[in-house]
Amino acid sequence: MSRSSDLAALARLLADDTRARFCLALLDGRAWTAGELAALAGVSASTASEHLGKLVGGGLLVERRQGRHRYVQLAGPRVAELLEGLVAHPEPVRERPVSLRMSRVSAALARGRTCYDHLAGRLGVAITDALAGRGLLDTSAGFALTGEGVDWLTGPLGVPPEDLRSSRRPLAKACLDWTERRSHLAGLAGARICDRLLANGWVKRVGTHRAVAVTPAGTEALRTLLALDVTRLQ
Amino acid sequence: MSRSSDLAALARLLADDTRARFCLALLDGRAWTAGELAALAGVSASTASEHLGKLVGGGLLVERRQGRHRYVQLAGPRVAELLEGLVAHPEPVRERPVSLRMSRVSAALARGRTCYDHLAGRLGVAITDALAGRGLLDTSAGFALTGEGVDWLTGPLGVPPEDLRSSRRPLAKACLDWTERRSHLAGLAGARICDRLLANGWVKRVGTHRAVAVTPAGTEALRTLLALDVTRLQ
DNA sequence: CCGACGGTTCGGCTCGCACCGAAGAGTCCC
DNA sequence: GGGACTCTTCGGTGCGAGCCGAACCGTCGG
Repeated sequence: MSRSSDLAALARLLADDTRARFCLALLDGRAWTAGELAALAGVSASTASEHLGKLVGGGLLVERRQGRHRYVQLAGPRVAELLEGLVAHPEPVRERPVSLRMSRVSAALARGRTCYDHLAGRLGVAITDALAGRGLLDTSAGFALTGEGVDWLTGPLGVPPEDLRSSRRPLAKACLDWTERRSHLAGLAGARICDRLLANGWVKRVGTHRAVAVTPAGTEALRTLLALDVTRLQ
Repeated sequence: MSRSSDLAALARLLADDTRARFCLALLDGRAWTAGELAALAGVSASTASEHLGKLVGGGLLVERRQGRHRYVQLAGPRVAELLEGLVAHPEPVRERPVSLRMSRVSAALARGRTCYDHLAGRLGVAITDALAGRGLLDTSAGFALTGEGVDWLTGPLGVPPEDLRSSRRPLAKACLDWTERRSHLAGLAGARICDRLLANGWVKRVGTHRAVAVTPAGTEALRTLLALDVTRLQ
């Protein structure tokens, strides 16, 4: 509430092209006069004065009056880091990633099979989280497995290496879990993990639906393999 | 130019209170539907839809259509860090911070620069210090030049005596140096010293602005004239 | 004291944009 | 297929904010 208006107020300081120009110029760490900044940005002295008033008032700049000059400077290294972080923000990709947009047919197919061969729900998310420290990368483009992750699958978990080779299916894929509202691991790796847990009797199906439950043996195995305590999943 | 408009465009995404609310809610890492966010922010579904279009288009969020729902999520951990950095921005302090850490570039400015028409920064202060034993008095009322000091200017430094006569401008004056937090020599004498050093090629301007650097010839000259080793200023 | 200069304040103009409601498209469930 | 639901698109409205020029103030130098 108040935090959101704070965030918006701070962002509003940088949302103007002229003020953004000022701040980028000041990123060199030096102090500039109001007139220099006005000339740089191509605005009148009065406009620059108003902008500087806002930037100083918002804590992004500090000022120092000396004689008839008004020197301004970035308020500190934190502000510089903030600006650099914003400037470094990558351009959004023009075309939408394929995995995010499904055709009608594949959507229907996804609906029927969603989470069918891999684990979902709190258990799926918890396993995904536990894997995040063991070779599963959560990138903005989706999930990816490192060599360490593959070694974990073929080693401790015991997935035959040839089962991880597939002509077309991606190894790791993010699947949005709509009870948890977070992504869980899908793709070939997700399916193989589910295979192993079922085959080892660590997880078994409940009833005719897709619900699964962790067995006592599975609880122990997950604690050993992933330091995951499934009894705390509620 | 293009970087400043990029920065402004990105900041503009967060400059609206409603969009800021969305982003803060999404900071929990989960995926939210458009309707949930609309209700949270207290705006209509149509308004929320437009906002989400901008946030996704700007690369801050990624979306995932599932059925009739539109799930959105922060685009990645980098975006989350960016947001946290912004909300962590401290309220502007009324009084100026005691010391500002400087970037590499501002360090150059701290080393030497001109202030109006005289030298400032570490170089200006060092020259002032060196002159203190050669006819510059540092009194409680400010700086003053003795006859010895005037002789040094017109003799070894080579300032034409008539250039030291001015109807009203004080010969020696103290100017507070904002990087060194000490006074350096200003006034007519300070200006003439700066003139000579520039004219002799002992100091030259760096870039288009006020930063200056001592040349090799200047290093030698200052050692001879003032027993000042400028290589130790850094 | 005067002129030059840097910066500020103020009135007024214009344009962008956040907002809504209504209509429409797509999806789900019965 | 029908009805409920979610989201999107599209006019239309009103407020906020950036911009300028003119007048003004304080400082500097002669």
